[in-house]
Amino acid sequence: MRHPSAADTSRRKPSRIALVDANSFYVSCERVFDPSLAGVPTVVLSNNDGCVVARSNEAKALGIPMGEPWFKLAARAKEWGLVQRSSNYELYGDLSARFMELLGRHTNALEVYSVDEAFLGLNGEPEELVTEGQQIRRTVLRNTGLPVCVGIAPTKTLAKFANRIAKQNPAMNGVCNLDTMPPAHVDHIMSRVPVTGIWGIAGRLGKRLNSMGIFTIADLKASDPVVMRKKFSVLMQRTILELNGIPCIEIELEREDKKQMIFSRSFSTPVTTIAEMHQVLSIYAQSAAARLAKGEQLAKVMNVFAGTSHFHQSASSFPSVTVKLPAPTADPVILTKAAVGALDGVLMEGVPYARAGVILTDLSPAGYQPQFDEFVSVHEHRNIGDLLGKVKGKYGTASIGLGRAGMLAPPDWTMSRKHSSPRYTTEWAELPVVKAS
DNA sequence: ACGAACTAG
DNA sequence: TTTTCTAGTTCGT
Repeated sequence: MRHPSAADTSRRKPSRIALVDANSFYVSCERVFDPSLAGVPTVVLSNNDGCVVARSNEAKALGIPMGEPWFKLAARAKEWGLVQRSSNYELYGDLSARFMELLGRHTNALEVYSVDEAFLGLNGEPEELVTEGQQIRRTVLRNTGLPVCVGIAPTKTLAKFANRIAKQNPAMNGVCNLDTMPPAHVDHIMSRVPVTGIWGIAGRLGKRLNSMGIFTIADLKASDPVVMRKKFSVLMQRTILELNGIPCIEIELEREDKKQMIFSRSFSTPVTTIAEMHQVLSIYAQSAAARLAKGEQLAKVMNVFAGTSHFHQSASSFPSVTVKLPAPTADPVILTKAAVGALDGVLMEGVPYARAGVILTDLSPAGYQPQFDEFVSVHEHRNIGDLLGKVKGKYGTASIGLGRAGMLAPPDWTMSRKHSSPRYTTEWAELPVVKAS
């Protein structure tokens, strides 16, 4: 089932880079299993159904901005025919993995850049690569139901730009290879797109560039990379060189180990008691520990934070404490104890906390400990049981549980998702049902 | 060295 | 009444 071009990329460094990006990824995932959403203005909401994190093209056309809180849209949703879905990250993660697996069949140089996009190293003549881009689109659409666009160019920065062109011009059928476009035409487009439209340039850098008379991508491309390196940084120099077709940013095949791990959530309803905050932090620390273990990493430093809503000035409070752990660890009991202890005496009874989180830093690989494995686990199990009892005694039986064992019923601050689609692909009980008539 | 701000998706 | 999450980098002190 390998595509012929896969053989090409194994020999030498690929000469071209494709950026494959799913269109309105979360909305498209929802549409895969609910075709009635096709053509309907649809948004996907953040945790707690707070604000818009993904918009269909129809929703964008209604002028709905990214990040808009749902409560501002709810009143007009009916007249617009606007439909909302809660975010269903299990579904999106599963479709993402299938999507990436399909892309891997087209290249030996795949960089999974985010949940909905990837860079592929490719070789071939310009028109062949357009054909390959179309094949990628067809394969992904047929096997996952996801619509994607493909941008092809000599550098990552230009591939991103090409993808943008493909997305914005339906006539291109979702594929844009910069090499097949007349250079004057590319320059013309670049002279009309603000410099913040390029990868890595946002508000702050944009303002500084504007003040130097650099307003468009074309302006930046024409600037002197050496001078700009001195005024900004080597990253700016690389961006300029990449805009000129000189590759500076390599495809990263191996995911490097994470340097920090954050587990943070907003509450559906404020948490006002210290006892409940202890319960929150216990659960968050265990989630963090589980993730750490999954990545086979240990943490040396923990930061624990809580915060009130930014939208209520009264009684605003953002406590944050960093503690050094006695030794690098992924042990859920040690991490739970540390998380609860860190904010001990810092949290205030009666303050309406809106969110909390645990940040683990100074991460290191877990490594092996083969020789005394049995002794270590026996010892650790004893320790866990011991501490588990202590924590439960102090904070109640629901305050801690390995797995979900300790939770009798979800507390009322847990995330609310009122409009979630089923976990079609990851729960047997929620498999989609197809009827033939 | 550290926390705040910025960037990206 | 209602406003994401994660991971990285850069900047200011």
